[in-house]
Amino acid sequence: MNDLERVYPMARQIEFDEDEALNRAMHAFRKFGYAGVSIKTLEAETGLSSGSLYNSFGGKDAMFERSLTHYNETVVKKRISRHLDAQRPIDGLVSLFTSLLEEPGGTAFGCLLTNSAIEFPGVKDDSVEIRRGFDLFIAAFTATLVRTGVTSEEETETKSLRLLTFYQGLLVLIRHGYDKESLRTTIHDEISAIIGEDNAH
Amino acid sequence: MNDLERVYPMARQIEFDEDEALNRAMHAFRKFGYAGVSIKTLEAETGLSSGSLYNSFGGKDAMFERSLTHYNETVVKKRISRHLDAQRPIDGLVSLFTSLLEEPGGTAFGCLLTNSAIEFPGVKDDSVEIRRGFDLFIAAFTATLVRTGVTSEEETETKSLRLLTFYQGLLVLIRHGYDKESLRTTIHDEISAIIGEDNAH
DNA sequence: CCCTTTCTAAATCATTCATTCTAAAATGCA
DNA sequence: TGCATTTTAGAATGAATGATTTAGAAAGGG
Repeated sequence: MNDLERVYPMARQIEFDEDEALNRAMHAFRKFGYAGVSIKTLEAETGLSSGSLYNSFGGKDAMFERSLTHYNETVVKKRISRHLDAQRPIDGLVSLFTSLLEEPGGTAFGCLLTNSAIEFPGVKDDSVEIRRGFDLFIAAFTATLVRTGVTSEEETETKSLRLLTFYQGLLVLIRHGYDKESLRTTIHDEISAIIGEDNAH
Repeated sequence: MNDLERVYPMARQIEFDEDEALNRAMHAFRKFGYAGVSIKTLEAETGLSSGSLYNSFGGKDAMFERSLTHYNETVVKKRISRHLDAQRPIDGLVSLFTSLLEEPGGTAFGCLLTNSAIEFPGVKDDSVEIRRGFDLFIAAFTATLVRTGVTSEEETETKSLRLLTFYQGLLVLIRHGYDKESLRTTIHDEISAIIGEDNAH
């Protein structure tokens, strides 16, 4: 039996939780942006050494791409279902939007989609995943608007995009540190306008 | 007469237009962000050498700060007055917002306020100038809403902030490369909703 | 004991950074 | 023309930082 055919025993096993490491890396990218994060930053934020990071993920670019996907799969989807699944449509939308104001490090973290859309303009490789995130919101908004029953199908599309646009604008102003109480009022007004407004044009 | 008292003739004069150089630097910051711009970038974009840049402006930080101010004083104020001064309020708002879709390098340039708010979260030195820019929009929106006569003073404040939020969201989606026709429809809907909606709550 | 994989931390090695400096060119009055 | 001054181009600086690789020790299970 030669070496190529032999089956060797399992070797040393990974000592950390890869998902938790990815989560921490993702938060670093949210806070500092892609360019603002170095391998040294990732070592500090994950508690791992560069060797382990390269071994598990392959490098900075790969970690960023996986962070984007991870953001969509965990943060975005969870936020959407937590707020929009159970409540009445209008309450769900209001709590989804206002919850942005209550994030502890509201200004420090930030939406990885918003921040990346700004940092990587136009059509780049990562744009596909950013777009996927936007589409998750659009789909959720559309479903929620349909549930209200008060909107025509044609208007549902543009209203979803209005909600996404407003949502992205909120994230910009929150990251800047804009006054939260003013934004809270604004959220209520905007959502009632979209849900409750007259449909006849 | 000793050297200290002597008045010497004018020496060599600057060969370039400082305002134009600042303008080009500003565009570089809009495109690439503060971190994405190096002295080498500024040399390339302005056509000047590092020596001239340091001589005229002092350095990268100073150029960025002056770019922010310059952006507010020229780009923002001009945009506001071009669109909102002459036209009927609703038409002015629509043309202000839709003009964002028609910028030639729509995705390449971008709003220096939006981009900087994302790049420098929270309260930093430059935040003051960013905030000044936001306030210019708020003031202009407020004045425009007042001109419509259909809004109560109390609601004018929150409606202006709704407009600013929507405006910032638009800039995020445009920088990402979102479909322009969808956004155009969205703009019309949003503005008619804010201007024309029922005031009774 | 063997082979494999993980881990840490140092090593690599190039690149890039903002800034300073040098020397030549321009300026305009004495 | 000479002189004090400023601008200019671009080389020089020299530290810092970049991502990635690697060497060698540790772990794991047959």
